[in-house]
Amino acid sequence: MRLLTTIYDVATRAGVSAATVSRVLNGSDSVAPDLARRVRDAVAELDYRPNGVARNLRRRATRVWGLIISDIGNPFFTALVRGVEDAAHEAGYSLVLCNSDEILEKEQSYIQVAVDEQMAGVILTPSSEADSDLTPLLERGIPVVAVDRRLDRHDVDTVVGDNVRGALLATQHLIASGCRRIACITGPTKTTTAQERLHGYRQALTREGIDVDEGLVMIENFKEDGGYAGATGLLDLDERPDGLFVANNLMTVGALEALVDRGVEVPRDLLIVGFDDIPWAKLTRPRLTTVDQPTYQMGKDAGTLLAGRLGGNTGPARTIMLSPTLQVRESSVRS
Amino acid sequence: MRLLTTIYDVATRAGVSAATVSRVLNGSDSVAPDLARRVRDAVAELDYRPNGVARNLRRRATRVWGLIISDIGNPFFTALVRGVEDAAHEAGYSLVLCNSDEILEKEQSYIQVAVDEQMAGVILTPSSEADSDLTPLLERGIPVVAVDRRLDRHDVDTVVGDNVRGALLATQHLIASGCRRIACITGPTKTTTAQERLHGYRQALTREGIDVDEGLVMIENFKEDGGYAGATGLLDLDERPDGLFVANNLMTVGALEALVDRGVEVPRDLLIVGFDDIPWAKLTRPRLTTVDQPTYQMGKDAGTLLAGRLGGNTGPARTIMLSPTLQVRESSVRS
DNA sequence: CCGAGATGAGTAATCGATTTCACGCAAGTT
DNA sequence: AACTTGCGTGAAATCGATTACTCATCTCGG
Repeated sequence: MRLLTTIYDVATRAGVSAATVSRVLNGSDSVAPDLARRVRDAVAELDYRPNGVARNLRRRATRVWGLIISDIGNPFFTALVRGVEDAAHEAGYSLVLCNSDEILEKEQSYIQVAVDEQMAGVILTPSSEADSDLTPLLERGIPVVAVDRRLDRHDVDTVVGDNVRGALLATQHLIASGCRRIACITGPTKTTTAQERLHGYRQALTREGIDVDEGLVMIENFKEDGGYAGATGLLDLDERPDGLFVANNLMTVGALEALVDRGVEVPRDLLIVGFDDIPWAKLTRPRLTTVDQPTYQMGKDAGTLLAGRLGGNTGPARTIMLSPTLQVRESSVRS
Repeated sequence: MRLLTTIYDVATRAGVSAATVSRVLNGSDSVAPDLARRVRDAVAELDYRPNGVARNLRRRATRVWGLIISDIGNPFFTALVRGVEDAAHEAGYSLVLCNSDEILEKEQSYIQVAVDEQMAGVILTPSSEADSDLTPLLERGIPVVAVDRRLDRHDVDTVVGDNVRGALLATQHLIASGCRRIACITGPTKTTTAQERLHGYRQALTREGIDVDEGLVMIENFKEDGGYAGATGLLDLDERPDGLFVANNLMTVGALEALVDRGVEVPRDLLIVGFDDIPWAKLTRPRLTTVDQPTYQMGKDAGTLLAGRLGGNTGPARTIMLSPTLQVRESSVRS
């Protein structure tokens, strides 16, 4: 049983060779108008569609991007995926989605899949600044774009938020709101995001002439339970903070839960600013002040960079840094 | 410049034929131990990895699933994607993610891509019960699973939530909480989800001997602005409702915003129950009572069904219906 | 000791499109 | 008229793996 009509069926029907059919379909070489017409008719009559796999084999390239992200369950990445998806669609590529779960091995395994399937390019949020290994891709000339987090080992196109600036804005705002003992909960320092946000926090304090108290800095795991643990630790201090900067969205949720459990009321007892917008921000009480990143735009830009590479751009690696904006809501304003 | 090592390079190095290398790698036919060993050594020495594209062409099948969903930006689908992703990974497939944006044409175009790329199977949330056309897939024997929404035209494996039951639970709960004038905001009736949820709402009222007032039923667009419009319309009625059942998550958010804007306080003035859990439910005020669907499980089950078909199951189409659970929180409890 | 059957491995066909190469024919040059 | 030049077209090679087929060798029963 023959299910698929091939280019030869079309050729036979049009009374030409397969080569001519291919030429008509790809429009590069010139073909006599009447032949082209016959080919097009035959294509229409047979409802012919080229076999993408065969084409990929011959062309030694696919029209697919691999997108390897840490966790599709984290809403932060959702908008990012959306941005990449749109850019891919515009440039005529499809997207293969892969979840690394922040696990280096899974990341590596997906990188191998990308190589095996000869994907056109890869966009990833590196699970580790130092250890993520892109060699298999780069040595085969597959372009890579890092997004959200930087990479140490490889010099590739990168799209990140201005984390230092975001943290600076957040902390300055807390100071302006009257806080003097400001704590910070940040993530594992092996990620550039955690490092940079901590740096911005320190910078703000220094600029305003406030001593950095290292006891007020909590390094946690970037997840909900990390935020909970961090906030709990801070509340156990002899001298509690009066302001809190939390360096990512999930940790902010955890921290707020800890505050509720301990009966600490925001913003009465403590002002708080989070990082990355959370969905339904309008519905939370207190409404959260956050440092919003243009997440969708980050994805879109990453996609555009990749499309540029695939379009032949061989210039030096480029880093795009997007500015975050501070969304002041209730949680950081004294009532 | 030769970038890729092929099966012939391995064969040469091991002193055997390409066929033997293939046999060793695929493990089906038996090969003499010493040859197998030499092949494996050569593979290791050359760091050989088979070209997936060539393999796909020859096998006339890929190890890829297409997942066509309405909107990756809607958090409802995020957990679903996650479930599918896990099932795919377990069964040894990768996932190509496609956003249809609820647009039929985009959906059709992605279906064609799935055919062209000879994807192994497709999972989709049909953009329309009546109009989504799976013919191109089915006539080529590509198995399809519908998830979240049913399909009219084709008899395929399906995974849905028990929408009638969910709506019934929600409405009964409102009645039990003392409401007598209960309104409903639901989505476009061309989707099965909207229909069924409306049905469950009516069923609950009838069972409890309450007349259904069609003026209290708002048909909106399943998005935030739809919820806002619906709630506004209800508040403009001469006789306002004292209970509200909203048939999806985004609309619930919109409705709540309308209530805030109109100064209607929940749960003092109005009790409300939403459909589908929303992230950060713990942080919203009032905490929302919702009908939670096991979204992750829906995705996982859909993936398992697809894997089953690919494993050779040729039985009749199966529909899996998952029960939702009512999460009672503050918004539906009189204070 | 011979022939049937099993086994293992190589040769070559195959998947379906793209692309190189060569050929035939028409137009342009001297 | 002979000779290049160029264009359009088809035949065949190619991409890299899988697999049907073939053949040589080995085993075992009669």
